[in-house]
Amino acid sequence: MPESEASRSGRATMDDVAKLAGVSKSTVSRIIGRNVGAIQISPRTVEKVWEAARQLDYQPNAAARALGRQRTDTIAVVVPSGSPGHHERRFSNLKISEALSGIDRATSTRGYNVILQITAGDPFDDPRHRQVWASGAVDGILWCWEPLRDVEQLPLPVVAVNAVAASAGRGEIGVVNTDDHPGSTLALQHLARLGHTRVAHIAGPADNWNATERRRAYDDFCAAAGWEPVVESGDGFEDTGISAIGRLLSRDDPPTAVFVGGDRMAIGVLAEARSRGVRVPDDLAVIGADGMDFIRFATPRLTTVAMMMYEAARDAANMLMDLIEDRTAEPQQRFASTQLIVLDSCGFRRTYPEHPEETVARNPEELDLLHKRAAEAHERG
Amino acid sequence: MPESEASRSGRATMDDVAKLAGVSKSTVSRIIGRNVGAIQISPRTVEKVWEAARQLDYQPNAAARALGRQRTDTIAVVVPSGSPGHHERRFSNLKISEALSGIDRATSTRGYNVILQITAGDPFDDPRHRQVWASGAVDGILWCWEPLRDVEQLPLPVVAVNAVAASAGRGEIGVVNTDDHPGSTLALQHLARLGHTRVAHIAGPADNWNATERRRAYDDFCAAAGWEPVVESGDGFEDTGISAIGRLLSRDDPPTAVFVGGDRMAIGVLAEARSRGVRVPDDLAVIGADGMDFIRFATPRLTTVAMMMYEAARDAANMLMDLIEDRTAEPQQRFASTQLIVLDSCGFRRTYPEHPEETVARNPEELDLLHKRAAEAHERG
DNA sequence: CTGAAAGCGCTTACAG
DNA sequence: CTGAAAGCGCTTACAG
Repeated sequence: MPESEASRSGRATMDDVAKLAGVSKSTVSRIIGRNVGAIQISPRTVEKVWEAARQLDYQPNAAARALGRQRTDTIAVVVPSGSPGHHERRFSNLKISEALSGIDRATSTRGYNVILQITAGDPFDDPRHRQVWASGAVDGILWCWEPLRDVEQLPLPVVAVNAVAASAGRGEIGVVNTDDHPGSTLALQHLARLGHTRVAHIAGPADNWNATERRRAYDDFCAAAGWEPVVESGDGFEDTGISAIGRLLSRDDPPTAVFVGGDRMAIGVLAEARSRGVRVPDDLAVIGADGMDFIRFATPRLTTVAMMMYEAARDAANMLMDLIEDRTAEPQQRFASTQLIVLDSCGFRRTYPEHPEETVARNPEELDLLHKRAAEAHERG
Repeated sequence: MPESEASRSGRATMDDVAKLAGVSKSTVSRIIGRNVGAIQISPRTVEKVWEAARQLDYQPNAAARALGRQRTDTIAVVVPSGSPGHHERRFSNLKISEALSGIDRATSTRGYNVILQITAGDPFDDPRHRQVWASGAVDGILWCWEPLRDVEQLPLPVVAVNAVAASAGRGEIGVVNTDDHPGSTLALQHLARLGHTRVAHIAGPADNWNATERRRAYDDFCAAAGWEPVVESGDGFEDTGISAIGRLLSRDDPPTAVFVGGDRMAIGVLAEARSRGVRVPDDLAVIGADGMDFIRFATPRLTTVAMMMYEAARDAANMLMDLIEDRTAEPQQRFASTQLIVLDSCGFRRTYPEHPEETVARNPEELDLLHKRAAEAHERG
């Protein structure tokens, strides 16, 4: 073994590998780093170099590589932290875990690392985040849930996930949003199929992409179906679900069903209905939106429109890496799919008790099929 | 402005700043980078340099800085991904979000970045993770939930959070675990106070630190209180909670209370009790462990021992940064606190209806006080 | 208090 | 197919 093997840091360097293999640093770089000019190298040399690298347990230094290539194979992922109050220590949006899994799936497949940037408030207000973006520490930014302000000024490719609609498509940035409008329509069709005509809506915060799309779908559906729109507003959390359903149930003509623009508010609705002696789904059908894990822990289990954040985030990450690797690629605007998860809070299974435990419908056709099959089974049984 | 301002990457470099300020690169480095020898610099020079940096919107290059300092101010955070089956797309342990928040709190305060490494299975099996550890891309590793195998061989400081007990304290690594034993004892004392003597336990997986500590606490408490220990086992998820409570309720002498070693299993217990017509808390008191967000969405709201993962993870991150900044510092073994969250599934509030909505007890003294005050209020009312 | 110079460990035109 | 050399943009002893 060459004497210089263990350099100051205790780890082998590319020079050590070159000496042991009897070749130049350039050659080692071409082989190990899969770098420029690596196409034509004699098999013998390749062999020798890998053998030397193995012997020395060589690992290329990330900083030196980044400095030489002007690339880090790392992206920044900006996600919101918890909201104020007693939630401050948790992610406010439980779908973030799902998004992170999707991002990890995409990045780990393509050999990228992820720097996690959790932000309370405006990400631009955090000098440390700006430093990461401007220091060359990352090759691109995945911008999750945050409003899009100024992102297009950044000297890096940016792709946004579930960003506020108003700003989408302004600059040269990609956007992947969940498709809440058609998803919500599916939910409303489900209620219509079950015979409801007095359906209210509890809307989430107006500055949120998902919430506004859900409300828009409700308004559109009412107009098309000839329903009278009845909307109460909430902030996305349990308490406002409780107060909103309270107001709805106190009306002279209380709704027979409610489409709640968020699963956490729907949990509040279930609790308040229970404490008022209103039976769900018998007296009131409740359908949520989000697709949080805990819908299956609610009583009754909550039927909901699930946003496929895993897919959305995975696709967004892939788009970002495409932009990084090919600067001529066009940023795109895409939508991730949604699906209706049919559980117990709308009475579908009461009508069709033979139906399997949990079923999903991803589009009007599947919903159609679902209701047809259930009806057939009902007649047979 | 100097002609070289916009170097190839379009961004100002340290050289540009030096020229504009009329000083040497060394000086700029000492001032901007807060580097060696920065103590004695004339105020005028400092002023000039910052002004030039501001004018050029200068941001030091991260890779170059890392290469020069042999430090990245970045840590790797290793967390488990979802388990197999339909949970594969989510973090299996919802406490991970809480841990990430705690880590972010500590690292962002001290100017560190976080590289997120989500792993399915053994982190050592992922060559990309090993590469991050060995390439100098990070200064240390925060090892969350994973078994500790081989971590001490890594050439970096490592701190583990809620790692399996067996391996803890072997090498030169720090460990911060949640203090499940005393926490669980608190839960059992709560049940004892409420008059229960036939208390069963549903244990989580034996290869999990939290689960084994909870079971140990149960065994110890039974021995001390003279209770007959009755243990059923589960895997931590809802289904096994359902089957375990089924077996317990089918006994000739069914328990009047059950300490469930995990909130998700406890949800299964609540569901199964309901479907069997067993009223909670009247016929059966149920107490969970973990402190998941969704305990407040359950019916009845689940009383539980919450593990303070935010604190645990924050402390662990701080310990790791201490080790990085002072290689002579000793890795330590610490515990993060737990607290009993008293909600509705044990009947405490049925006995003492005047009591506030949600209360916590962090230690035996507080639990004592809780019960005493509740009793007094009860007598007065 | 400040500067010139070597060094960190790679990558990549440019020759050959 | 391979090597010598310049360059990436910082940091830091070493002089002065």
